[in-house]
Formats: sequence, C-alpha cells, structure tokens
Amino acid sequence: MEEKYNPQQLEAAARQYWEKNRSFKVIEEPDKEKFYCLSMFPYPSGELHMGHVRNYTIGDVISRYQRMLGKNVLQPMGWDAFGLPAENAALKNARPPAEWTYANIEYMKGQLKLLGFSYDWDRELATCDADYYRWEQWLFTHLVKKDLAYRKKAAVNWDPVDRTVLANEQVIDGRGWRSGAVVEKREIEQWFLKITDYAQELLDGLDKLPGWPEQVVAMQRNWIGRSEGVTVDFNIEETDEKLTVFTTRPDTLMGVTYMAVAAEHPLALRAGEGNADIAAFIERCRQGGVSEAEIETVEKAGIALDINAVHPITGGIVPIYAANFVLMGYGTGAVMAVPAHDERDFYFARKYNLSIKPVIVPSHWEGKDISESEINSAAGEAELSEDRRVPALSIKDDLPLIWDEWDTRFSEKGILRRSARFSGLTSDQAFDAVAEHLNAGGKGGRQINFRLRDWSVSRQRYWGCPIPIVKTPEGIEPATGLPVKLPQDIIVDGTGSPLKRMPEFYDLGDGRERETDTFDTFFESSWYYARYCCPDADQSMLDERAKYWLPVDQYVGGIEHAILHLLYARFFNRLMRDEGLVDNDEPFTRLLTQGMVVAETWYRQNEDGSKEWFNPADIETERDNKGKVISARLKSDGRPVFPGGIEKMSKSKNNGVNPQTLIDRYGADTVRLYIMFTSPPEQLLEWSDEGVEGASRFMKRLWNLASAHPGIGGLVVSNGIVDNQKNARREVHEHLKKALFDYERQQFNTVVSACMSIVNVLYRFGGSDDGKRLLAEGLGIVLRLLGPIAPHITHTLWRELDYGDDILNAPWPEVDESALVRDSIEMVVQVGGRVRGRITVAVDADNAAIEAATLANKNVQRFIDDVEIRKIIVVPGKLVNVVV
RNA sequence: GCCAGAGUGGUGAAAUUGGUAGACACGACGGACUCAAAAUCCGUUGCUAGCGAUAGCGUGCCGGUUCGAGUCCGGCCUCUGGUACCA
Repeated sequence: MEEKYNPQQLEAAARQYWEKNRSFKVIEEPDKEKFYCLSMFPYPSGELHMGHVRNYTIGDVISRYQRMLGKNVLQPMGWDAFGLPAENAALKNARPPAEWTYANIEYMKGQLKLLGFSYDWDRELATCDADYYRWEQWLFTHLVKKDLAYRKKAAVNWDPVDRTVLANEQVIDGRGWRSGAVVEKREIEQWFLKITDYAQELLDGLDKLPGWPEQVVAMQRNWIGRSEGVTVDFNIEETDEKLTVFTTRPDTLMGVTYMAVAAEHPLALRAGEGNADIAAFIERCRQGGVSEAEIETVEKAGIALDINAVHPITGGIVPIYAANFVLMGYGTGAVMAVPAHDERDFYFARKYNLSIKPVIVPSHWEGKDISESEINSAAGEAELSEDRRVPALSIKDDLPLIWDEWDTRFSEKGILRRSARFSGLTSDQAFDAVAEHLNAGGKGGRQINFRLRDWSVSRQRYWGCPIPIVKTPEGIEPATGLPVKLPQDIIVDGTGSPLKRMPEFYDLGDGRERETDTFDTFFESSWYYARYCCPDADQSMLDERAKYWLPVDQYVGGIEHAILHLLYARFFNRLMRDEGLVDNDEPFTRLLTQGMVVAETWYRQNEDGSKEWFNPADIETERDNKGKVISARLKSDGRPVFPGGIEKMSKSKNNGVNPQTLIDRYGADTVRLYIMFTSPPEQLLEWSDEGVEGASRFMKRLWNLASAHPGIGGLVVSNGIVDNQKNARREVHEHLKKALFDYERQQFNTVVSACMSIVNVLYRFGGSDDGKRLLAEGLGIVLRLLGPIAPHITHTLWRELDYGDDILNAPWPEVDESALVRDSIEMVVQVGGRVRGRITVAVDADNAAIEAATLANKNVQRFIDDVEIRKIIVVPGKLVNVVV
C-alpha cells in the first residue's frame, strides 16, 4: 500500500476497474427496485465549467447512494447539441457548426470521464444526430394531424440592418448586438404547439409533485396563471363591430372609463391610416424588442383613437386608446380599464386626464356612499367633459377615492356603489350577477383564462432540427420519408438561415418546398430523459424499456430551468402518453435545483476608463490580523488589483476556475469533496482556492490514518463491542446517524462534516487494542459514507484495508442504537429566556429532580434571588426555562 | 414592471425545523517538530468589558406574537434566478 496519497495513480486505477467490470452498465431487472437518476445534459460549449462539475457531482452522489442502498440505478449522460452558440462560433471561426459541436462533445466527454461519474455510457445520445431528432419530427407530424400544432403570426425581434431575426439575448438595450440598430417587432408566420390545451392538467399535476421544491411549483403555478373571469363584448360606436375583453373583475365593470388595444390591433391600424399622430405612435410602439421584461418596464404610453366603444350595460360612451402595454399576442389584444380600482389603469388615466370612477367601497362601509359632488364626470353615466379632465377626488377616512396617489387597498374587493342595479352587492355577488346579466344579453359570460400562451416552436435558424413540413400548391402537409436531415457542411455568415439559400434542401419540385425554419432547442430537451431508456430503438420513438425506467426518480439541474424547460418536458410527457408511448403523467418524481457557482472578480481600470479583468488564480492577497483581505496584487507584476464583486463564473469577468487544472493538481475526489462540502446543493457556491486546499488536506488525513493500519478491515466483528471506548464509539454512531439523516434530505455538506468529525474521533482514540476495533468499525463507516462523494479513494482503501472486494456491493452502514445510550445528560438552564448555566442530570430524571437541580445552580440563584418564579418550563433532554 | 428565492463571525457554512446561535471547515494567531522552510500534529479564535468567574451586545433594517424567534406574522432594504428566441 502506498504510504502517500497519490490521487492521480489511484484514480486512474479505480476508473480502469469500473470500466473493466462494466460497473455502471444497467439493464432492466423487473425484480429489482429501479432508480433513475438524471442530471440535466450539458450544452457542448467547449469545455466543462464548474457549474457542470457541481451539477454532475450532485447527480453522481445521489446515484451512487441509491446504488449502495441496493437499487438498480440508471444514470445516463448525453448532449443538448443544437443551439445558438454553435452558430456564433461557426461565424467566428468560419467552420461548420456540426464540426465545432462534435469536437466539443469529444473533449468534454473526456473531461467527464476524469471525474469518475457512474454513467452508463452505452446510452449516450446527442440531439443533433438524425437518429435522435427523427423521432421528434415523427411526433410533430402526429401533432399536426391532431391539431395540436398549428400556424399563426407572432412577433419576433427584427434587426433591420442585418436583416435577421434576433434572440432576446441578442437584443441589448433595444438594439441589435452586432449591428447596433434599433430592433423592431415584426410579425411572421410560425408554428405553435397547443400547450394551452393541457394548461389545466399541467396545473393540477403540480399538486402531485411533493418531491419538487415548493418555489418551483409556485413559479410554475403562477406561470400557468389560471384565472376565472368574464368576457365582455363592447360594441364599437356607429358600427356593427365589437371589441371583446376578458376581465377577472366584472364587479368593476361599471367603473370602466376607457378601453385600451394593442398598437398592432386592427382598430389601431385602421385609425392610423387617417391620422399621422396615431400612425407615428404605432410606429414608435414597433421599436424595441419583444421580451416581457423590456415591454413591461418601458414607460406606459397611449394615444386616443377617436373611436368609442359602447358600454354593454349602461350604453355609455367609452373612448378607445392604443397603448404600448397591451400585447396583440395575449388574450384578445384589448383590455377594459377601471382606473379607480387598478394601479396601471390609474396611472395611465392620470397621465392622459381620463375619468376615474370609483365603484367599490370597503366592506366595512355599511350604508355610506361615494359623494356624487366630488365626481363630475364618468363614462357610462354622463357625457365626458370637453377635455376629459376630472377634478381630484378626495379621500375621507379610509375611503378608496384618492386622486393623487395609488393605494393597494383600492384594488381590494368590497361593496358596489354607483353601479345601477348592482349597487349594494358584494364583489363576489356582483361577479355572478354581472356574468349572468351579460350572458342573458348575449354580451359575454364566464370564462377561465390562462396566462400560459401556446408554445412557439419555429426558429429562423440553421443549427436545429428541421421542421418536417412541406408547403405545396394545395397547402401545408407533414413531410414524409423522415428524418428530414439537416445539411452538415455549412458556413454561417450571420445574415439569416443558410437553409433559405439552399434550393437543394428546400426545393422538392412541382412547386413543393420544405419549411426552412428549425425547432426551438427546448424541443429536443423536452423528451431526452425518455430516450435514454432505449436510445437504440429504431422502430419507434420509445419502446417497452421506457415503461420500466420512467418516471425519472431524481432530476438534478439548475434553478434557471424552473419554468420553461421543466414545463415543456411535463407537457411533452403528456403528448407521449397520449401517443401510448409512456404510462405516467409526470416525468420527474423528485427535483433538485442546484445553485450557481460564483467567484470573486478582480480588475484594474485602464486609462480610457475600461476595466481589465484578472483571473483569481493569478492574484495573491494580503490579510489583516483578523484574516480579512485588505489588499490584492497580480502575481506576475506585483501591482495592485481591486475586487469587483462576486459574480457567476464567466469569460467576460475572467473569474472562471478551470476544473481541469484542479483535477490535474488535486485529483477528482478532492474537487468532488470540496464542491459537496462547501455549500448545500441548492445554494449559491462561492469558489475558494483555500477551501480546495482544505478538502485536499482531509483526503490526506484519511489516507494517512488508513495506511497506518493495513488489513484493519479484517478486525470488524459484528459491530465489535468496544468497552473502554464507549464515549468515542457513541460519538461515531451519533455522527453516522446525522450523516444518514442528511443523505436522505440531500444535505451533503453536513454529510461531509459528519465524516470529518468521525475521522477526528478516530485520530484521538484509535491507538489502543480496543481502539483498533473502534478504528476498524469507524473507518468502515466513513469509507462507505464517503463512497458516493469520493468514489476513487474509498474504492481503493476498501480493497487495500481488506474490508471487501468492491465497496459498490458493500451493505450500507447502520446505526447501532445501543451505542447511543447515555447515563446522564447535560441540560441548559435559562432564566427569563437567557442562558444562565448548565446542569447534569440522569437520563431518566423526572421534572421534579430537574427543577431541583436547576434551583440548586449557583449562577441561576443569582438571577432568581429577588424575583418571583412564575413557572418552570422543562423541555425534555434539552433545557429548562425559569419564567420570572 | 411581474413571479420566485436569498441575506448568520474575517470567510464558506451549521442549528434534525419554535428550545444552548456559530457544528464542520477555511483564514488568522500561538505552540511542537525542523539548522531553516514546507508538510504534519496540538491549542486559541463572534464583538465589547474583565486577570478571571462572568456580564452586555449579536443572525440585513423596523415593528409584532411567544416563557423562549435565525426559525412564525406585518412592513421595508439589498442581492440573485426567471420573464416565453441563451441554454
């Protein structure tokens, strides 16, 4: 046995052993409990970064843990290989995206192998392989036939200079990232999947996911956004047309004072034809990108169309505005506005001097009414004054009738006033009454609405899966002869998809043309988890093996996928279910969302004001006597650098730590241990080189302890009783209990803490003959507890110390409850909730004995001397609180 | 803007979920070993006062509930993720 810890050598040997024994190859074994553990597959961007290492280490720890519990564990790996970065790299290097992508896959695969992950590599897949994407093309043609896929126009970001569609990420401050031109919204024909048909089911399914983080469930619930409301038809004055809106607050219908439509709404476009101001406004609204964050933060603006609507109940006249915050793609592209009871409507009304008509008062406002004298004009009841101005309404007591500032109470439900036949009803009663009234008059009725919109899957890009559609003179039809293969040897030039310039791809003769758009890359990542079960199935998308493995028992990935990817995958699973391909509704039983990896940034200011960023590896720091960093300089020139804050590891801030360098230097086990130890999996992980040193030190400490006792594994005799080392053995089993508990709740940092504590105990007490038996048992426990986290060293020591042949087949350690028994316990004594002392009492002491011991404590007596004791609270086994 | 999180020593964090705040580490300081250094081992380490026993203060800020609050409730501040074409 090597005297010194030599990670490079032992890790290579351990990996060789696993490879030779095909340790992680799995097949379906119906008699064995299965466990499918999946980490989100990487985009092959070039090299592995720390985020990947963290994600895959967490997944591997869970996989190996489940395997040691005796389950049939599947852990696959593959490549999310289509996407925008390949096109950007292709543009830069003038090489085909396919070449770049496959080279990256080769390199990153080599890096993954160095980390000792227990993947079944026989199941590897890459989404850019036609063997993979042919099946999503197949599914799509079925969806077209089932009317679950359809075409409609939708807005995209258009760069008028580069004449190309931009991703939201490529729009920076409203301008194209390469051209710098102001981006425009442009409506183009696109394919959509009817995810809204599944909205209710996707919402209900969230209740059946107790293994998901509550925050993710909450985000998905809000994203789907079910709301019960009413549709209302407003006639357009002097025409036969109508404007339909949806509202969740029909109780405020009598307070409507204006309507707002999207700038691209047909009514607005028509008004713009005869009015230069309106046309200019519509043009201004066209500028800027389509992302919600951009649209919602832009200042609200509108313009009167000089078209009026007719209130469906009062017959009053309501002006129609075009507004930049109403979007054509959402609902009907029109909203009714109630400025007295909606914040956004309120500020818009103030900006354009529109009427504000309060119609709801607080529930406790029995009998009181809104003073008519303070309102001189309100749509639906009186003609608007000439300039549509309304004087300020005053607030009385807690009346929601203020004009100057908005109060959130204004939007609360209450009792209706000034609402004709509905006055006096509560908001809830009015909801029903208004809905029935509209329904009876043929002017609307109840409706359930979802915030969720249908999924646009068309992308005007090259490096993606071709949409299998053919345009013929007779119309649109699904392609036959799948797969429709993506041409590979292509040079990208940044002016739109090269497929559009390749008649050999799209021109099928007889006026028949292939679709040249490709699928959104979320399409591929929405079903890869299922394909891993049967990656070689060549007669169908999935086969019977999928029904053995699915659902995924544990999914691990970044929190940034909380909504889109996870929702699309839940949707796809249902699409595949409805094709009879899978049995289950939900694809992922448990979900762990891991936090990002961040690091300190360092910079120097250049003379032109720009900043130069330096890698943390090239910096040395100086600390004060408390250990606080007071200055830092670049190693190479010794001149100072300055901290720029802690940020996500990135190329732009040059704060990435290369996993490869660390593996070369410390070995994979140390990197894995550090990552698992330094933060709980769901939290942000702040990188620290010193922390890695600490992890490395622990590895050596473990190795040194073990190598000093060759063959000690043979001393383990049925949890060998150790008389003279009772306290030490109790500590070991207490830490073991803690570690087992933390494995179950997936808090791996404290699993490592517990292992460190056990090693500390063994260092102190492992010397004598009895100590050797303690050591034999304790080391056996630590090796198995660390097995999933640091697999190479534990594999090696398990064999070298004679514990057994293969630690993967060892039984998982169990707590010996008899080792935990104590004779006496220490309890904390508080007076008035403040700790004043400690008492030692027998384990079975009753409350009277505990109280007596408490009152006998000298320091306690100091604090109860001249005050009255009201009562004494005893928390068994923990503390005593004397209430004074 | 909207939705969802997070904030604890010099640092990463722990606190079995309302019961001893700071486990386990990192760093720093002191010691042993060494000609010396590295490595290793041992000790001290929330802040303030005190030789000490001990006391006061302390979990982003303000307020509340409770015998008792890092944990529960109300209101803020700052940071992070998502926001439908980054993946």
